[in-house]
Amino acid sequence: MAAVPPPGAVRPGGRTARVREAVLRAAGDTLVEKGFAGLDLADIARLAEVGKTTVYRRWGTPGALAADLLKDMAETSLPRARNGDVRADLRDNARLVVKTLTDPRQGRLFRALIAASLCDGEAARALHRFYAVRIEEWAGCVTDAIERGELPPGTDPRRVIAAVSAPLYYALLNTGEALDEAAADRAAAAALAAARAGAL
Amino acid sequence: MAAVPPPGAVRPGGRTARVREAVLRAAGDTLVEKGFAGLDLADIARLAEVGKTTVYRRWGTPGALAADLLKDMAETSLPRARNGDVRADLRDNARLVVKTLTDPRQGRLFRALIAASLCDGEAARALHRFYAVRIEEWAGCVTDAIERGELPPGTDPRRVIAAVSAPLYYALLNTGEALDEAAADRAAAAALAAARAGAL
DNA sequence: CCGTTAAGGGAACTATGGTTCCGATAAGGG
DNA sequence: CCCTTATCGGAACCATAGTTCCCTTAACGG
Repeated sequence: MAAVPPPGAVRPGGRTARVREAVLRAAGDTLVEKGFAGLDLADIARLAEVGKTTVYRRWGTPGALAADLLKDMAETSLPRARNGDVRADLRDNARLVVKTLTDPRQGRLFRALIAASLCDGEAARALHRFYAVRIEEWAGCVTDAIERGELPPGTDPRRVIAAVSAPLYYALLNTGEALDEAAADRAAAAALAAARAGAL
Repeated sequence: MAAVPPPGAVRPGGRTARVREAVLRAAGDTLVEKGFAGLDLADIARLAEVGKTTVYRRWGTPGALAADLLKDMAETSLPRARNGDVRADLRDNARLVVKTLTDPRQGRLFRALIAASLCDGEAARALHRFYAVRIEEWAGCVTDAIERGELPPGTDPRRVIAAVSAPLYYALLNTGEALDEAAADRAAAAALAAARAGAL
């Protein structure tokens, strides 16, 4: 069976690249403004000033488009803190998450992408990969802390980082509770306490 | 301004009630099978064997339909545990959440409803209310524990219950990590440790 | 029971998301 | 610099979600 390459893979430069860029920008803007339910491919084509056919051929569905956007986002990771102190590192991480989720653009974008991941398998895989990358970056804080003797050996670094974010996302998605700096500091403190007790 | 009652509110009995029941069942089935993106009102009407006009008139959008389903679900709350021991109570809660989220039907339904809440404001309010009700029911475990001296006074009961669920939903939605009994017990242990340390 | 009228539903209509076809353009190897 | 062909994109087309109109049915107050 001759493997048929997906459109855009053989000659990815020049015009093809420009089209992708324009489409991803339009998709991001639309997700921010109208959420995942408002992500219409015909609309995207108009907004990106690109042929409707092209968008349907290269992406096909809103879910695949969201997945591509996530792949793009996963490549730009922000560097972790290095305070030499877990408490401070975890607090910085929690505050960064809150800052991201409460930012008018980023917050809406993240929610829309989570919605996408719940509607489309490919988007789900891309989202999980995105968080895996983000968590991996910050896991270093915990690894260092274990080496410094601040946390018990055997602690799972990624689990600790996930424990910081978890209550913040739970507030965002499930309860609709407000996200502020106090919530961030509480999340960091709770994760730290759990880790110190050897529960993670 | 004469307050115009929403359709179905003046004569909610008999046929009207039967239609709502059939439509909500069809909506649930569809959400389980196809997710929120597949929730099409014309489809629902066919499946529920109800006039298409009726569905559009009474619910209007997929989001509103999901919201109505959530309101219906919020009314049936499952009773909390009463082991006389927080550790056991929180563990039972965590295991119940995992059991729900990994159940083929319930798990898909919950994910679809969260997706709905991210696409529609009304559904979002209904979902937040749903979780408020669920958390309130189990908060009693923590209140009792504080009275028994198992947890420090000043601990926020709802926050503790939320802390149990948070990492489980984070695994479900963000990382895609597997949810099993070990994950449940870990979540309960972490929340307990954080609460004991006075972080919640 | 009856009468009022809220609610349901069939059918025709409209708007638009998504597909198909095919010619135009330009990426990238030689 | 040229040639092959991957990719783009305009235009016509199709399917169907959502709307509108209006008649039928039955809830429920008296």
